[in-house]
Amino acid sequence: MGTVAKALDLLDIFTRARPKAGLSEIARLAGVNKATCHRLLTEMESRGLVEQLGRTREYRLGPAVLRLAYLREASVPTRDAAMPVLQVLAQATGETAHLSYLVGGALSTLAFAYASRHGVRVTMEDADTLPFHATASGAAVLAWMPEADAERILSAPIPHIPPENPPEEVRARMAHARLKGWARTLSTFEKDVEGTAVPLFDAHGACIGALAVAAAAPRMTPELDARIVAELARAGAEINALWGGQIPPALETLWRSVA
Amino acid sequence: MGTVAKALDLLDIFTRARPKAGLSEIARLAGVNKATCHRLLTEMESRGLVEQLGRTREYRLGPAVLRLAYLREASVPTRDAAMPVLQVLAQATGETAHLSYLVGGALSTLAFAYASRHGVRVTMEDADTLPFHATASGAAVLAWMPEADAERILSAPIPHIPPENPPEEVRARMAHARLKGWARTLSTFEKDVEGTAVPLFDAHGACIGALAVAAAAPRMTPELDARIVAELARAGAEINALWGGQIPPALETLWRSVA
DNA sequence: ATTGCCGGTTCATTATTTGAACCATTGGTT
DNA sequence: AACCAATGGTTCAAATAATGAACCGGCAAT
Repeated sequence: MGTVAKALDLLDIFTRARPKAGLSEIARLAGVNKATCHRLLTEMESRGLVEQLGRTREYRLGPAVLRLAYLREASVPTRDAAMPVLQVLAQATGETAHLSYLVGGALSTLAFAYASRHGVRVTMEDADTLPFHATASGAAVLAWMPEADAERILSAPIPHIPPENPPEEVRARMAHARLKGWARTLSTFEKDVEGTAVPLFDAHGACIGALAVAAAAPRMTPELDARIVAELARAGAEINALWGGQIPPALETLWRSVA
Repeated sequence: MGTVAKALDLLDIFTRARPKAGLSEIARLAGVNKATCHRLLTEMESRGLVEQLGRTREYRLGPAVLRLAYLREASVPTRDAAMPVLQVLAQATGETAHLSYLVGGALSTLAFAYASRHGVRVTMEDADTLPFHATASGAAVLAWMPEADAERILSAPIPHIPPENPPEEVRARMAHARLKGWARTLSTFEKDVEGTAVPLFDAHGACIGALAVAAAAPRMTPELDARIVAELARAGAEINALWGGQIPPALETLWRSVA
């Protein structure tokens, strides 16, 4: 692995739960020598990708990421384009809508929207990257990505092995997703949360993310369930259209049958 | 200069006007060997910082920058916090409000807002990084940053030397900004545009950006001019408060006197 | 067929990265 | 006040990765 990749990996240390970290902490978490870590961080700091806090000398993400995201959205309006659809989806289902994106082999949150209808809602704030094996989004993406890639992800060693999500269960979800056109989980990532997801694609038909609805299981009914699936199929098609994504023909017919 | 910095410099190739570029083009523009450029790009691509288009093999900014910006805004809500203030500023003045941020020695656009009042407005879309020597924002930032840093920027060789903005003129603007608390330009960056700007600071009192109003010169009046200065001082103080910025005492008294 | 440019690759040379050991400083404990 | 265990940061010989001229095959225009 090159030096640049190693430096960029340091950025993965920063999460919602840990927005800033000290030098030693970062080095430890990333498994890098402290001197190396320091050099890489100062080098990224010189370009504004991270910044150092004067008082505690901790590091956090820098202002350059805003500039880059701004440019990216200007040329490829991914988030801004999908946001209205996401909000409509949340309102139409009365539940939490969630959009995730495949970046560097991980599924990371791009945006989410809440419905105003219920006081009890599934909050997504803590999830910045989603585990493939415990979410409907993960299953949807795994099901529609190249078999080899999915296999590699499934067989990769997972830090925290979830006893309630054995590999055969994940594979069953993938099979379901391929058959139905949408993926489903119940109380896997969070207790009492029913997740439903559809895959999203790029212009070449490669799966690049997922659109999901996270619903409170206690208020689930067959009618709401059907509604969620239908709205997801509709919103999924819409976002794919906005992004210029190419939906596999097989999937498109599946979506048409539920919408 | 280290390898990481060199790789990150490649990202500066991408602008609003040039959102994507081919390998040779990037190497040429960045002054890097093509082989080196290719290696750096593929390494950044592996982490999603850039992505390659399948058809033309061109490169553009990748989805990872969205994730990073999302995290940054979650922990340091710079843009989201300032946005409402910016919109109020635009409405109150009837002109275009503009927020820029100092990142890696350059002044880059963070956000802008238009007033709905006039059909003729100053559009900022094309400006992604502002030249220090030709903008009010640049003068404001130069005037309130450490003297040594400002000197280094002023004496740096500028690619396109602007004949209408000689160094002595820029220095005069800086002196004005220090004296008054706000900077002013007229028809320097754009014809018939009057720019007015105030500096913004971080928690340690270091200047990190500028808030500006770009007004159409033809409709300028002494009243509107005074109003812009007053609104800028107010909005500047507000954004500094939201960001936890420390305004130099001398500047604070200046702002109070115009508000 | 020729030319010129493109994206991408090769590999001997070279320069950079690496990391154990080292400071200096800080904050808590005895 | 002495001690300890952290912290952030630095050093420098050894190891490794970056470098770039030259190259390849493909493509489009001439």
